Amino acid sequence: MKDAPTMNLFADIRTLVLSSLDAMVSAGDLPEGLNFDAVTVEPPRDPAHGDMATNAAMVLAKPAGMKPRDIAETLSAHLSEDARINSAEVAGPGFLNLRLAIEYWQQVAGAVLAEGTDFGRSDLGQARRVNVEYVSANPTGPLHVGHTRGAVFGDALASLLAFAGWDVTREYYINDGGGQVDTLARSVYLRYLEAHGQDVAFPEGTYPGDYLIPVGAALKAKMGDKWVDQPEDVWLAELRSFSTDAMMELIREDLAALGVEMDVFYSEKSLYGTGLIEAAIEDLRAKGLIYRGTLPRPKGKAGEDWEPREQTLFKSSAFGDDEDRPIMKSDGTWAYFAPDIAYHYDKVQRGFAALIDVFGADHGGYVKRMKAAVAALSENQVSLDIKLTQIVKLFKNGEEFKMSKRAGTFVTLRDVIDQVGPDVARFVMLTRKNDAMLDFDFDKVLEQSRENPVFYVQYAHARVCSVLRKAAEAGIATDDRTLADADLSKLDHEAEIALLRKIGEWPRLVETAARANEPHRVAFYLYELAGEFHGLWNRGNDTPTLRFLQDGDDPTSQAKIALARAAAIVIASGLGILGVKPAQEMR
RNA sequence: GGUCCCGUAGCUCAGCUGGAUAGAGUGUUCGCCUCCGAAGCGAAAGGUCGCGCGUUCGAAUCGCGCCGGGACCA
Repeated sequence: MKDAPTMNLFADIRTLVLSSLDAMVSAGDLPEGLNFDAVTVEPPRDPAHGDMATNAAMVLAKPAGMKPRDIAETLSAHLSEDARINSAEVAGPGFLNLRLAIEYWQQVAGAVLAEGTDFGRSDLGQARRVNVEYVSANPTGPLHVGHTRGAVFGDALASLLAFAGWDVTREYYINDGGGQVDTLARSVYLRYLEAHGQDVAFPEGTYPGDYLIPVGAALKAKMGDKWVDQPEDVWLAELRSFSTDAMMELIREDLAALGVEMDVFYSEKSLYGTGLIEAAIEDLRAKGLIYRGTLPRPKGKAGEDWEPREQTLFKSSAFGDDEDRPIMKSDGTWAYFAPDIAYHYDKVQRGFAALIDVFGADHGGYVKRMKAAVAALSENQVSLDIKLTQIVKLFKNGEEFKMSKRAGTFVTLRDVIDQVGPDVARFVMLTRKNDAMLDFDFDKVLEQSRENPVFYVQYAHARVCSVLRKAAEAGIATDDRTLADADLSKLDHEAEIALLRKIGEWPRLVETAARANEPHRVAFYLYELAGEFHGLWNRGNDTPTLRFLQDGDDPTSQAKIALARAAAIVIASGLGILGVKPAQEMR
């Protein structure tokens, strides 16, 4: 039991349950040919029920044609033979409640210290390649708060998947092919004229933001007065790429300030003129999914200006979309959907086993057609999961802060980071499920109280650091290798076991969070783990023997420090996935 | 009008892809610092999981239909 460090305690015990079931089949206590896939081993909701529970008897009762209790009792007898199992009691409708030997929990601390922040790493992804596309904001201005959430979510998801054994590519799709880039170029041109001393006005349909002033100045520095008072066809094409380059530089800086680093920036513009769009459409055409046709009249409203029109359509309805989608405009140019198809075609061609797109909730309408496109292009071989991030509501001084582009009151990613720092911004963005609205209160996120999960988790880590500092002052060796060899059998109080149990959940949590593509679960887990740690810490007030430092008893101190250190390692590991630096001390 | 998301304690939210008596924080009510690790801790009260059918050993979770809130499309 002591040697091989356990990667996942629950998977470990599940393996034991399965081998016991096999033994029952061999002994004739169960019929042959049963499927054990539905058998689970989980932490019970109520700790009074024991350490773990299995549903084996219940899910097998029907296919085996036996009573749950009969299966459970035989299984219990088998399991009890294992040294790790202290007791296996039948309960409720047929649960088998397992109590594990205390040594089994104690060795968790040793495993964490031996593996460090690799504890909990999983091979769930089996080194398969996954592409996570996120942010992908239009290159027309700085990132705002909404992008911040998408950036943090996508980045944490990517890290989580990497921790769970996937080979991850972080990717940003630059929408530099559409009309908004013309608008950007014209807006920059106005700033360029302004830099030459002209009075300029920003008409409807241009971007009046201040952030283009330096771009106009840079253009002046580069071009001099060559383009002043020249017609659009002289400068537009060149200014398009000049402007998007400038914006992407701005966006990269914003992302860097948040701690987000992309592997690939993929340009929409690069799809044109290379035949990739044509190739993607041809791929679909070869599958019989492109046709000339007329869409039905939109239901409900008596279409006022609607008239039937023949166009080139992708048969996305064959893959779950509500209706087929046009891929060409009436003037023969590609509809916006075509480059999107080509981009995902390219991702499929690049050999990813799984694709994930992180969009803002306002793009919810594209989900079905994109899934249809990937299903068609990859013949259902490549999965596409689309995660939508809901809007962020900002609060300041207790009042909602409404953003408006026209009023010039939109809050940028920079504003957020300047005020609360990247660590707080990142953690708070993950304190809600991605598809739930998020309230971001500038005052509350900086509060130092239990209400603020960022602080609460950081504080737990800082407390451990404080213990280590004090131990060092007292001359106790506290390096991880020494602690790993501490006599962990001294950790025998139920409050200490409770913390070990929570630490032991980490590998399982990583897998379930990765399976669901839900990094917020990491944040919630860390809050619970911190709570368990603070609880033990505070027990030290009333019960001095529960304090981490025991005067004059170094072996016991080391065992307790090992426990604290194990908690800190898992916290640091989890924060690392979220992209947050653990605090050494609170000030 | 259609599509997607949300509806769980007074409030803000979790709920581990179907499990046992549905959980945290906050708020409310009690208790805890002359000394020790109180930016905190313990305990209590608080729920028809929006409503109704259905699926099965078992539903907050899955399916269908309503009601209410939001986003997008038209």
